[in-house]
Amino acid sequence: MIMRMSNLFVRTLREDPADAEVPSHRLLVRAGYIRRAAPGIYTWLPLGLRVLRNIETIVREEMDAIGAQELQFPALLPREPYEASNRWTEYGDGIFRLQDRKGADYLLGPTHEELFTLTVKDLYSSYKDLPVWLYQIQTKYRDEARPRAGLLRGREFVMKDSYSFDTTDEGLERSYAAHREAYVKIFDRLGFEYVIVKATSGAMGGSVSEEFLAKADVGEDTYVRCTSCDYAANVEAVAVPAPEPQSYDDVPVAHTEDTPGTPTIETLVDHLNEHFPREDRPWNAGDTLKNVLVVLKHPDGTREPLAIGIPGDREVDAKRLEGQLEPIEIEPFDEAEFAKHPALVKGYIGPAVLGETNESKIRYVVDPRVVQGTRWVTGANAAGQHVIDLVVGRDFTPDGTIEAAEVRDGDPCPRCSTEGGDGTLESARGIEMGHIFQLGRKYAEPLGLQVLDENGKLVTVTMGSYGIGVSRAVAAIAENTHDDLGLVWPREVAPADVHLVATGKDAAVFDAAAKVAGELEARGLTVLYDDRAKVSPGVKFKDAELIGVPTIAVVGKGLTDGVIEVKDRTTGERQDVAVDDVVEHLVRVVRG
RNA sequence: CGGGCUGUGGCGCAGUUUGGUAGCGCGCGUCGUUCGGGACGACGAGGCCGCAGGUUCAAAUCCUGUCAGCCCGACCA
Repeated sequence: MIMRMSNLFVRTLREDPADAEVPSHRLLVRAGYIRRAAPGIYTWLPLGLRVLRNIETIVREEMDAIGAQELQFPALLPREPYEASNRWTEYGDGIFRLQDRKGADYLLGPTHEELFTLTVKDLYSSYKDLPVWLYQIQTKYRDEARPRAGLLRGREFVMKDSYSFDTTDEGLERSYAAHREAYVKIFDRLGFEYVIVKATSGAMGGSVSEEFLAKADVGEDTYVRCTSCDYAANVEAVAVPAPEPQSYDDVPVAHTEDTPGTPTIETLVDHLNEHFPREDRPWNAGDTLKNVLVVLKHPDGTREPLAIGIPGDREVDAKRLEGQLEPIEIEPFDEAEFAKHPALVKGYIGPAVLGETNESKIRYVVDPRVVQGTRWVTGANAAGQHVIDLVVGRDFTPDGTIEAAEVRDGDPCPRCSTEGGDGTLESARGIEMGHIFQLGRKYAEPLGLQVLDENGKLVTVTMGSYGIGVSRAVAAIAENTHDDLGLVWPREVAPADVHLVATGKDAAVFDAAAKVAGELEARGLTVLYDDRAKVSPGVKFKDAELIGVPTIAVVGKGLTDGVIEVKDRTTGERQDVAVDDVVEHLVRVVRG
């Protein structure tokens, strides 16, 4: 196929669009791949659509290769299935809702677990039919609170979602493993840097879950990896290694002390070092137990307070906290809440009043580091007073533990450290490109997806769910591979195999270029041919670099010497190739 | 939902403080020159200045309201 720049539906922009901040968004608009149609909604221009289709092809090939079957659900969906799974309400403002002329409720599909589940239920009823793996590549709609960064977070986006259906847990694990392998192949072919991390399963429910993150500074996800072993996890999913319970035989009895004017950790530590110096070492923030209050808002609208105890040298990480509690939302504990709970003395809250059986009746959960036998300085529930040598298990017992404290670079690795290793964590940012998880029976149960097993007994099917952000991948790849001059596509996703540029006004040049283009097409390559007359070479070179086809061939002044210049967009290397050899040369370059 | 910024031809912006004929660059059209790193000249097309109301002889500019967009924080592929 040949696309001619003289009539290709594209207009490159010399300047950056004002509303684009991140490189992928800026470049995709500037190079004429996409146009904004509405907030978070984009038009795919011919070049952009080709990249999107190439990615879809890779996804499709690898899904088909493991034996998954493609189907397609409508994007416009009736309310009922989502009512059955409770997501009509749980999804809240996140879904686009509409009504037909009769006033019946519909929605634009944000995700399709319900439809997959119900359709399998509709057609299958025996264990002999399972396992079955189904997928679709489809446009999804979510009314995001804040669309941003072009294609990276849109309200309309293309997603590949697949589901596995098994009768047994072992079957689910096999299905999961097969999808994981397919994903590795897909992301390898897509040609950008990614990392597989342990994840929380979020709103989708289920247990085992991993994310495929594209490495990118503009990413919205933070993940950590170990400096020595291969542990990697989304920060939300990091499980802090809890220390062994400690002996507290030689810890003095807890004693309450006056600590006037110490409502913050910093002022408290200073006061302790001045008035209650330790013999072995100075007090530091990690010796204190900070008690933070939040309000939990359940999906049904009910609210309850929660107290979280963490070492004083750390902050509560709201994302991590929400990750543990989904779909519950977190709200701040404001002055009005304090007024409702007179037992709480702001700045001096301590475990004595916290917990379901104590005065405040507020559930009290602590960081895993706050284990049996550890000693702490913490609030005494009276202004200007703290308790020293308060021991967990002796002086108070929390209602449970929670992963809510921030994870910091240099923290011990949860995997190595349990095996005596000394690995530490370091963090980086990524874009969530794929998410695979073992859903279990979260949807099959309420929707009644059951089959007869070999004993003629009804069993509930167990499901896996596997997503890839296809349109997001366009942006993530652009983000990962661009340079100062423009986009640089990996070969398999590029909108063309060769960008052929004819420079000057000499008819012989255009004739030669047209011939090369025709021969490349005959060899099965896709050629983006810049045949524009009266356009200066500089403009054509700039456009070629901006558009980012990996191989650029220039027919121009070298033609009199019988050569055509072949440039590698990634490395910038250029090489003169004899006109007679150029087609063969380019075919070799493209086919690798 | 909270905070900040911005709405002026297709794109990027000036003009708003101090009301008085709506401007610049890019892009677009025609003609001519140019042709290996975003060429040049001449002529031209293209604008309810986000929207509504108000003040005024007169509003892009002042006042009130409203809508929208972008960015930063809480949600997701």
